[in-house]
Amino acid sequence: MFQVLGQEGRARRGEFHTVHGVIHTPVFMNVGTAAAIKGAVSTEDLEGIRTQVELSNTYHLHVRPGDKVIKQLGGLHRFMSWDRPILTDSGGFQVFSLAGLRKIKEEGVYFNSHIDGRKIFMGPEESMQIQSNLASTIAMAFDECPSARADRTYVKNSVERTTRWLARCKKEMQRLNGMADTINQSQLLFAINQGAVYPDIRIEHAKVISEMDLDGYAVGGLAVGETHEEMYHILEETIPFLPKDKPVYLMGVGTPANILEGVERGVDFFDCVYPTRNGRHGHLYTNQGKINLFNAKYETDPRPIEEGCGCPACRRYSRAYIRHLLKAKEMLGMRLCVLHNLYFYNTMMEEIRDALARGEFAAYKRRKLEGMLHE
RNA sequence: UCCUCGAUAGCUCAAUGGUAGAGCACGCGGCUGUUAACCGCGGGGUUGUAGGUUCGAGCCCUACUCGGGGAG
Repeated sequence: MFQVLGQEGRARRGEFHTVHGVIHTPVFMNVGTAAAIKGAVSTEDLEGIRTQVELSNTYHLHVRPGDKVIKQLGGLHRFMSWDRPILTDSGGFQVFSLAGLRKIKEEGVYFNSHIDGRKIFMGPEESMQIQSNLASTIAMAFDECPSARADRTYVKNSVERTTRWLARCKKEMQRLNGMADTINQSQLLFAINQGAVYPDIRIEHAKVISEMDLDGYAVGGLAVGETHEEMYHILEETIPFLPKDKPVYLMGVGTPANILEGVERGVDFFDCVYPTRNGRHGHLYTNQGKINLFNAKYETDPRPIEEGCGCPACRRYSRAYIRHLLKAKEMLGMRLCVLHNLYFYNTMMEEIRDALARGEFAAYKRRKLEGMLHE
């Protein structure tokens, strides 16, 4: 159940109640594709940096270790020892990102495993079955994510197929939630809006899926090659046609600036690999913009990554030390950087919620963006 | 003392007598529902020294210097 607590323009603050606890929105979900936040980050660490939701991936966990293994171990929550909400992506994005290793048909998608090349079939029913076995809090509908440069005809056909897939997803999820041996019989299902950069296709699709009554609505297929302006425009055009009483999730986005712009346009959920991947690559988020700790100018810098930051890296360690760890390929270096970046994102979302509660989001956003000039 | 192998980028090494390269290191950049601790770009050289042969030498010849291995 989603409760909107307050609005400022289209930006809104809310609570999403699930069997694994309340999610305070706007929220940034921390990406742990293979049931782990890359960079040696434990679920205990996540509790320490106030992560609300962890995101994992249907396709990756199906390939390894196998969703049946995870079901046997009591589901993803028990398997990875995390009792707060988990959202599983459906494998739809892999249809896009593993291009070359797959073939799309009406019944579903044929993949070649990126691990061992073995042939895998995944359609709407398979994706729901796998996610039901994983027993995540929120399952995502199985969709196709067309390229931002795909032509209009392709996108239109693709979106229509995604709608048909959504109906199959919903039906299968209802069946699975009613089965006695299902671990999470309250598993939620989010729909995914597609349509590349064509507002009319986006709007038409938003209207159709809104009538299908899902637990939440995602906007997918953005930040895949189009400009930021195109992405913001699509959000402005599309979100008004999604149900007001359901959470809106902008998939795979993004930079701190993208998130601020998204919140302003009515987005409640975000996720992105940036804080984790950039952390592993030594790129750190600060309120003064992004810094690259590999740069020589930090070799003797005694300051923390960010002055006044309460994260596990900044509380004890200098830029110079963490740079050394990164250069020496010591695992601790990546770990500290990932923790800092996730803490930065989680903290920014708290600040956004606080600002919304005070009705000062617009001012907060302006201040934050001015600070991060070099992001 | 003799024999032998070697000496090329910061390091480890490539280069039928015909425009000296790679990996690592160093410097910088990119990454948006993770095939990504990844990918890309860049600066770097009197080829140990001195001669010789040749149209042309990192490469062939001579001497020397330094280093590895062996013999005595």
